[in-house]
Amino acid sequence: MKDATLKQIAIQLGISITTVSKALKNYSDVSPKTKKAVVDLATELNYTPNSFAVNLRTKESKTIGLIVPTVIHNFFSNIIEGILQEAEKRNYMVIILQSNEKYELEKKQIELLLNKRVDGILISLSNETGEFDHLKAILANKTPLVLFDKIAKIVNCSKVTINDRKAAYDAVSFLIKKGYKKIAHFRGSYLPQNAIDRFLGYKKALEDNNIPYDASLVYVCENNLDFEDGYENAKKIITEHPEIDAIFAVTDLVAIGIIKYFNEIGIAIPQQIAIFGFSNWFMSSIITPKLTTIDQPGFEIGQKSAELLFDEIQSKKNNEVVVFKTIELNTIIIEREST
Amino acid sequence: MKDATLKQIAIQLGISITTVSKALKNYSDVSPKTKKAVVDLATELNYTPNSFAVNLRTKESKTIGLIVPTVIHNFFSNIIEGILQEAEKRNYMVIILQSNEKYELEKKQIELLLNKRVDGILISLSNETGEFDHLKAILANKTPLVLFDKIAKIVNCSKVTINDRKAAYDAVSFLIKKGYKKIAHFRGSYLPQNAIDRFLGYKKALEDNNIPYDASLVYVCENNLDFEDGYENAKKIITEHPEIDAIFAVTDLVAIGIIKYFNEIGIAIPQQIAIFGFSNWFMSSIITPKLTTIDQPGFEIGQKSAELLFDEIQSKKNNEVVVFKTIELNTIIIEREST
DNA sequence: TTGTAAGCGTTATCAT
DNA sequence: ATGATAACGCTTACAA
Repeated sequence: MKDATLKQIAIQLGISITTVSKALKNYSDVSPKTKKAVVDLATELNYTPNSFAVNLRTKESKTIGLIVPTVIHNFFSNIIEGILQEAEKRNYMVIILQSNEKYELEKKQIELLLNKRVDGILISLSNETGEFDHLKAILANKTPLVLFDKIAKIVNCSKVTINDRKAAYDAVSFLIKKGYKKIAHFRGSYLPQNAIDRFLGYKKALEDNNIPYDASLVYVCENNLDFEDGYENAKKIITEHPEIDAIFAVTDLVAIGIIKYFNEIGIAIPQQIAIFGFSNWFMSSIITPKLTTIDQPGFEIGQKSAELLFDEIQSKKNNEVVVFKTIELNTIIIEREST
Repeated sequence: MKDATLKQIAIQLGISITTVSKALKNYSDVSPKTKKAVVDLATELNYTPNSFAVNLRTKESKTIGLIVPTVIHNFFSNIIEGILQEAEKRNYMVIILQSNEKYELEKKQIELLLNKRVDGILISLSNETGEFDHLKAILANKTPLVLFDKIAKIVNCSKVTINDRKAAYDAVSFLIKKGYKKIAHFRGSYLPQNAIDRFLGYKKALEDNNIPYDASLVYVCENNLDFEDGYENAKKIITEHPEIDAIFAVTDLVAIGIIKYFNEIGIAIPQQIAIFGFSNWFMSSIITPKLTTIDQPGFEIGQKSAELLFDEIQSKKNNEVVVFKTIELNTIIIEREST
């Protein structure tokens, strides 16, 4: 048996399609009797509206698109969960795409989503992304857009982030207050903005505490902020700068690489060198020693981003003016054993 | 400016909609001249077919649905990546839903996906799922379905799994060969099948090696196979059965909980007690000591599942008979420091 | 080679 | 309270 349609119901009941449609949508101008008949038959036939037809008529897909650099990282998984939860509440579905940190892919995926006519798009930019015409295309297309985590300040849309600069500033200030004086930084490369902001926060904290900034204590992680990055750079810094007493890592993964190496060669953490991470991955609470880090509220970022997007979708539908908002979520220091 | 349509192009060029449609789809019966004119204008107007209309006509959504218990676990993230990769290749999009290990949610989400008329569905069942009528509804609806990882043997569709029983058997045999004799097992609860299979593999390996099975050495993890499960059960077993010399854990997370506790109280791994995990999470390679485990090929599971699903979608389209396949992927032992 | 017309399943307007 | 009709944008027999 094929899917039931309004037409079928109408024919079987000897009434018009219009009436059937109205009855099912609880319009006031349908007699209780026919309404009941329609509803009964509909449930009997297991009728569900053909979403393709509904989409075509209403020009809505009840679907949003989400592009993330990678789904594997704990942080993004948390974000995804936040987004899915909000979508679920509103009976929206989420199409997820992974840009693999590639600008070209990101661009192509945006096109696909626009062709698919999703009702809105959520993106955390790839590390490669330095041009934003593809984002402007979304805006030009009047499709609501919210950027989160890795954003482009220049693009005129709603955004959800943390204050990376302040968080880094807090982290380094924390180390200084604890008495560490020679603080190195393992930073991310020159895109995305986050890495820069964290670096700037590091630098500012030093300056504000009258510790001269020493560029040779800053190591760049080139491998995608990997475990390896931390491990290799730790190896390097320990011969080049044995005098350091703390390292602020751009990411927990990097920090864990450092810890791993120091554990192997018997450097005591934090007695000889303290380690400070960033993100509060699950893993950071179970490594030995447990990692002090910045809690980056992934789930909440996802939630808020989705909320903003759905608000915007709603406003657009109501022909209201859309005001773009930028939400900056708070981060807190999770002090554990490594500092 | 609104979206360009075939009609617009037709009007502007003074030709029929049909011809425009054909021209854009490279039909043979359109003169090169008009074809060129159409294509030129289409690109100029930035024409893209309205997918809603195409969906309605072709009854295809070029979208598949994916339901996983959780996206946060490394294993599922890998699977998702495998699926997304295959979908990308075929220009398909993937709607991802999370059942949160709840049967009711899983059921509801299936309904949503069917209403959305996705072209196919991929599911890894929730731990709660013990009834399968909702899956049969998918089949009844003639929507291609592939189950992976946590499957229902009873349901008549394609499946992708590993052989949990054999993998566990191999793990425990490996421990026995290494000379361990008092081997405990921290098992999952009574659903899903995986936990049972791993337990059965454990038991069989003991029996085949003439080690009497001792039910009191089997601890059940109730907390969702969490880190906590390992930690707490480790605490228990060490007072109840100090004589054990190895533990086979149902999951890396559980194993890591055990390691954590033993590290804290100073039990040497593997000298006093060996630990064997399951899944080869990223984390297991960086914990100290590094965890010996079973590599469960998540990415490949995702890939294969998607392949099977797309094959089935294709067959259905061509009105070919669909043959259900069951793929069992190989697992290997990753020997590290904990055994 | 080009065009006409029907239809996919809804929704919305306007009569009756 | 009910229905006829058009429209959403596309595909596809079938004519011309």
